[in-house]
Amino acid sequence: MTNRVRRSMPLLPISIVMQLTDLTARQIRYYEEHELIRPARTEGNKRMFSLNDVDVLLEIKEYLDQGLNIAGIKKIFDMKVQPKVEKAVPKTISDAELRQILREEIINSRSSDRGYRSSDLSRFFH
DNA sequence: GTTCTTACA
DNA sequence: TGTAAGCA
Repeated sequence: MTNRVRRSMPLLPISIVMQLTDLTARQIRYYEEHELIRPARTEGNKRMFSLNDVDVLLEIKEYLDQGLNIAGIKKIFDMKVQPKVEKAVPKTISDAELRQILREEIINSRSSDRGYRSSDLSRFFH
């Protein structure tokens, strides 16, 4: 089983997620309404959250602390799904430049999994 | 007892 | 965002 699958498995009830994130049930449901998370449902219509959902909620909380609103957070999340591709690569690049580009790609792919340094994009959406 | 939806402040 | 009502 891949780690991606593990992180996507709906295992946690809302009560546990509340403790893990310090968010209220009201907030967690609100963010779901705005499609920031997509928790699964049990047969009884109970929400079941994955570790991925928890990570997203923790990130949302960080942006909230920085004064971002839902609209701003949505924009940031959308940008992560569809990263900007305007940086044209020169026909010839040095080894140093190549390493720099690859390093950035690694960092980007990391942050779209989880764990962020949320001090970069947030300042554009205050 | 816990969670869900809806609605109001 | 908090809270309350009425269900499941």
